[in-house]
Amino acid sequence: MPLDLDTLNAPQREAVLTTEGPLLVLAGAGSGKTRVLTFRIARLIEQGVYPWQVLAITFTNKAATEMRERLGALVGPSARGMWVSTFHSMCVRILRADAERIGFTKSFTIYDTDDLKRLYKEIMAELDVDPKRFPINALMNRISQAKNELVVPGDFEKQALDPVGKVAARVYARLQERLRAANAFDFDDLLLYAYLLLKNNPDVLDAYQQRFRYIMVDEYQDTNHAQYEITMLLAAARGNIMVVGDDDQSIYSWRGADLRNILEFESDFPEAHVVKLEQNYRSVGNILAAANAVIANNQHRKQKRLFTAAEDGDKINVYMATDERDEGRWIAGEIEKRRGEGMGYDDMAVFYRTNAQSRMLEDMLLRAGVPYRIVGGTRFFDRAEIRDVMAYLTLVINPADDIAAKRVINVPKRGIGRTTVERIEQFAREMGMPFLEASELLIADPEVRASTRKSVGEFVQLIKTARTYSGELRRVIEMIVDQAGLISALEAEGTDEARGRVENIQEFLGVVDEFAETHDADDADYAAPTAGALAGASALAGTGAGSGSGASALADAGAESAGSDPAASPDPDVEPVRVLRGDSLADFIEWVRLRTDLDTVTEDGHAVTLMTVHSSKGLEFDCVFVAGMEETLFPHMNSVGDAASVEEERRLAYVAITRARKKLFLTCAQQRQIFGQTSANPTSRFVSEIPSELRRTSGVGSAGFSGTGWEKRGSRRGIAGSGAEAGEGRVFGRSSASGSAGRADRSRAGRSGHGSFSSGANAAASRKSGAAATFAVGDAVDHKTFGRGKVTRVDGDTLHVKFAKTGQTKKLLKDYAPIVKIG
DNA sequence: ATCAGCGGCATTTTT
DNA sequence: TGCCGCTGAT
Repeated sequence: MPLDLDTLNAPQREAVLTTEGPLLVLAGAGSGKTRVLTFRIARLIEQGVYPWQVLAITFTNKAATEMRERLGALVGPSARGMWVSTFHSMCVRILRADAERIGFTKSFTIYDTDDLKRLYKEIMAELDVDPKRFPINALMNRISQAKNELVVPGDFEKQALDPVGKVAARVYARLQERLRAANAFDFDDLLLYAYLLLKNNPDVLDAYQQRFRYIMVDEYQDTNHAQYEITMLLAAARGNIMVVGDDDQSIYSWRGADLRNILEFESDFPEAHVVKLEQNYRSVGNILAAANAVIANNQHRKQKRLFTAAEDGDKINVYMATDERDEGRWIAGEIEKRRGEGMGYDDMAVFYRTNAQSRMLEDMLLRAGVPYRIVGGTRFFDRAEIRDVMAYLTLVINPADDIAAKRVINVPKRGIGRTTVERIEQFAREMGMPFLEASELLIADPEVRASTRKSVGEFVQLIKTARTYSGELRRVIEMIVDQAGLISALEAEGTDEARGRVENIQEFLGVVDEFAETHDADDADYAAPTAGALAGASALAGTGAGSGSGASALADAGAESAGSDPAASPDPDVEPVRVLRGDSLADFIEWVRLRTDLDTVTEDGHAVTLMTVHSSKGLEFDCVFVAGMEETLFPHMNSVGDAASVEEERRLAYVAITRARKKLFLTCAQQRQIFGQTSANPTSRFVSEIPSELRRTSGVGSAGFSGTGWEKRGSRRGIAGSGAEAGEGRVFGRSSASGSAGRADRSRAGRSGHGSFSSGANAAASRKSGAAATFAVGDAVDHKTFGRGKVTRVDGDTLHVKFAKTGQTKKLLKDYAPIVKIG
């Protein structure tokens, strides 16, 4: 299938055709950058470049998967063997290939934030660091920052002279020792050590430099220093480096992303070619104009102005709610209206600045019967039961992983208490051996109670036996879970919560299947050639390789031998090694570790998507609601006062606005509860920054306001028009029945096990009941806490419901109780 | 070994 | 206001 470059606009085409040398593509929101990237890669392949010579780096697994799919559609199976991955998974591969060079083994594991925190706690206890004076989060941030800046413990110690810095230096040094002993990396280490590996092993670096003839980095504005240096190393020999990004969409500086990387690309590469993609194909005119107007208030940015050929479309709709309850209810109502106009639920999304805001929105959508799904929040893989399973699996692969061992040695309860664990810990420290190994030796310690020794023995044996399992991955994992007794222990509990956890574990087994299916031989990825393998290849191709710019001998040899059928077979010179195998437990663990729920945002189910603005990056919807457009919330209070932070908040607002294709709704509440305190805040500056002729305001304080139901309370209070006035909020009495009933069971609902992983949609939410729910005697209802019941009597707004489980009849207010009509 | 109760805490989170 | 983690009592 020949590429049709005529479907691209001029700058897009220019970016696709500029394959040699450094290239900076400034791609505005919705300007078709993914299209450019895929076309460019496809063209390279068409020109005879081997897939394995192409390296494309994205920031999310989701983006990587998407790109791989689009490439597959464009060039077919020849995309195979290409490295399209995130920085982190690329680094895992690089480390996996040569782990021994830096004193790790290939079976290393990856610590996530939770594991890491446990490790920090242990270290701080060990070093006698007072967590009151030196908060763990502060230390973690500081050290993470150092790693992202490629500062190793020795250097850190020299430059950290403040009190916190000095403590951090000690913790950092010990942390790296402990991680090494556990044969583990944290997320930052993946970058740091990959960098060090490449930097200190010229032969390894050379192999990659020769291999990756063309390198592309997406979302370049979000790279941190470590990623920058790794990119520079890899690109140094060939010089064919393309970076794509948009400084206006940089929203992760607080995580170490360094905007300078993209702003200074041209000084890094004076000969760089620069292409600006400024035509937006996503949003209607008014939305784009609003976005342009808002972002124009930032001082530090590359000048650019997006334009569109699309019609103006509707005005931006701004709604001023009385409080967050009103806000949620109004959004629910508008969603139903759009629905009535024929728009699908999955074409709509609700964004918010902070996760805490999702509660009320959820509540209101649930009551209105609007199906929704939440992205982010508590991640599936972060659930305790899933982490337990993962810890067992990890331990089987990496017995040195002490955090995993300690996590599950007494899960399920085996009667191994703190005393025993501490004893083992101490023993392990004295002997300088892993916790699991020390556990095994404890069995012979006569000073320990026999029953305890027996329990420990069983635990150790369990892991040992599991190491011998082989066969189908799912069976292996089922065996481990079964032998560990995780499910049977939960079943014995007999509570709803325990049942939910069992469901989650079963769901997890479904994830195993998903992994196995998506990683069979056909989709195999090819590993990096190690220095050794490449040495052979270089020899074959002659020694001209590595001489800087342009095509090298190796690359030419590859291109030639590819001839008429470039991608039919893997390159003869480079031995392909499968990296992620669908039947490998180690590969499965790695896959899970580098995965987030974001990757699981499936298109399934007709549900409105709820997420933070951060999570929304890269997505688009016909209709977007942004809730909580108030000062102190958006921009967040921690950001006001610092110009740079406010600019980042503004970029965040820009991202939110530019997600919308056709309709954009911004809502703010005149007062809202934050941390239990009612407070009133002015409308967000970002709303005012949208020219007034582009927006239409409704709600409290607008002429057109006509509320119904309890929303009228807002107008009755006569606060109309005070939307722009900040000040001390007043606490209004609210019928206590409503306030607490809705809240008390929220927490339970969250982990009731309803939340199915694959759909992500709340089970209750997928049940439909009319937006303005009315109840009649005899209706079947489902209560979040009490379960199913039947309406026995209706007194105005009060329902009498008899619940099946308890047999009790409860009086509930129809507008406030967390109930949904069934059927 | 376990759990209730209390105090401190609380943006955003691609990996 | 609600959650989490630690503490101290059983």
